[in-house]
Formats: sequence, structure tokens, C-alpha cells
Amino acid sequence: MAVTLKVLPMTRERGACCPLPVTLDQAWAADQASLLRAIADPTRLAMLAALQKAEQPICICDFTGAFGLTQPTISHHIAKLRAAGLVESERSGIWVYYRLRRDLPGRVSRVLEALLG
Amino acid sequence: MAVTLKVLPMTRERGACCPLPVTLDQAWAADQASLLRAIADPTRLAMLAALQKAEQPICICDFTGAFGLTQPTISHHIAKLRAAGLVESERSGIWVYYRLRRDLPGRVSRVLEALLG
DNA sequence: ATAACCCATCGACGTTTGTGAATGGGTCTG
DNA sequence: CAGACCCATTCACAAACGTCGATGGGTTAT
Repeated sequence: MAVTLKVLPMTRERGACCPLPVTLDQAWAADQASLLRAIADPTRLAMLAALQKAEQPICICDFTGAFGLTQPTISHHIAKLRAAGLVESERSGIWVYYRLRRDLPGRVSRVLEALLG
Repeated sequence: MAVTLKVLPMTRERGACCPLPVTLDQAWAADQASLLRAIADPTRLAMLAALQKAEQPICICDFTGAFGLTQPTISHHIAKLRAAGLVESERSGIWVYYRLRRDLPGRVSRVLEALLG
């Protein structure tokens, strides 16, 4: 009911597609997609949620125990989060503790906040 | 310069990883990851940005002209966005116009807002 | 020094994903 | 009707991804 949206053209010049009314920032899209691909994985998402909720940093072996995954796999996921600039690490003895980066860019913070609540 | 964080254990019981101090909601992680995978692509991100900025719905052939991609590829990307519940379509003549869904869940809206500004 | 433990990296394998050619259905025009 | 156009689907293929076993470097305990 009510007019859902402006009248769509039933007939317009065939064979001539309209140019998009907005400019496509390709570099922006690539950057955002790169960040999102780093987050778009159940394991890494759960890692981020755990890192955000825990006040203590978490080490790889803790993750390995919590998920049903092997240590190389966990290490691989953490490496992706690190490459995306989402986490930072600190070595203490034989353990390497991870936490969310404290100086995350504003956009990244907003995305994580929207996701992790 | 100041204490960066609480003291990390230099030595703790070896061979016994600490249980995570938070519960891992696996279903939540899978759902969020599924949504994010639908967005984590440069083409689809640009599509979403265009759909958000344009007040007029956009049809497939317009996208095909704007990106350097073929029509099946554009159709494939739009299908992923539709499967994720992000866009809805309306046929008008031989054209199918797409727009962002108007009743997006709150979480999804917040994520998109954080991404697209 | 030796052993035990944690972690990163490499190589390999199966799965998923992005892309385009080809095809068919649907809609308008002549 | 025939032709032209838009779109969705199928198929095929290369690239990227997630996972694990194996290996090596680094650190602590004995």
C-alpha cells in the first residue's frame, strides 16, 4: 500500500544501460572487502568476540583448546587477523598472548562494534 | 610508559591450556560469518554502496555497464546479496530493478551503516 | 645438555568462490 | 508471428581458502 517508490520506467531506450548515479570508488571497495574477508569466518569471528570480552589477553594454546582445531589452523587464523591489523601480540615466556589492537581506525571500530555488540 | 595491561603469566602450568573466559556461541558466529561473506567482496560492496546512495532502484544492466563484468557475473553477485536478505527486486517491463531491503534487521543495518557511512 | 612445550611456517589436499561462455525463459516491438 | 532485448541458470575452470601433518625455531624446566 502507499507508493513504495518512484515510478520505474516500463520502457526506456533499449540497449542503452543507464550510468550509475553514483561514482564507484574501486579502491575503497577493495580495502573494505579485504577487511571484511578477514572477519568473515566463524572461527575468526569467535576469536574476535572472545578477545573483546576477555579482559586478559589470550594465547594460541587457549584458542586451540576452545575450538576443535589444530594449532597450525589457529595460528593461521590469528595470522590473518594480525595481517588485517585487528590484533596485536606480546610474547611472555613460551606463550604468545593476543589482544585486540588498541588503536583501531574508527571505521574498523564501528564495524566491530556493530558485529560484536 | 605506563602499564599496558595486566601482568601476563611468565610461567603457568605447562600442557594445560586455559579455558577461554567466555563462551563461544558457534551458531551466532556461523550466522554472522554467513552475512559477512555476502558483503566481503569488492563488487558486492560497490553494489551496496550504489544501492544505498541512489534514490532510484538500479537494474542489472546498469551494473553490468558500470563494472567491467559480464551480465552472468553481475547476476551471480546480486543473487548472493538477495540470498543474504540484503536486497529485494521488482520487475518492470524487461528490467529487474534492485534496491536495499527496507526491513533489514537491526544488526544488519548497523553493520551496513558502519561500512557505507 | 637434554627434554618438553609453545608457536610459526611450509607443503598438500579438498572445498569454496569469482568469472565467463552458452543456454533458455520472459517481455516488448515491429 | 519473428526478432531483439534483459535476466537467471547451468557448466566449466582458475584462484583463493580452510584444514591438517610435518618441520624447525625459541623458551623453560630438569
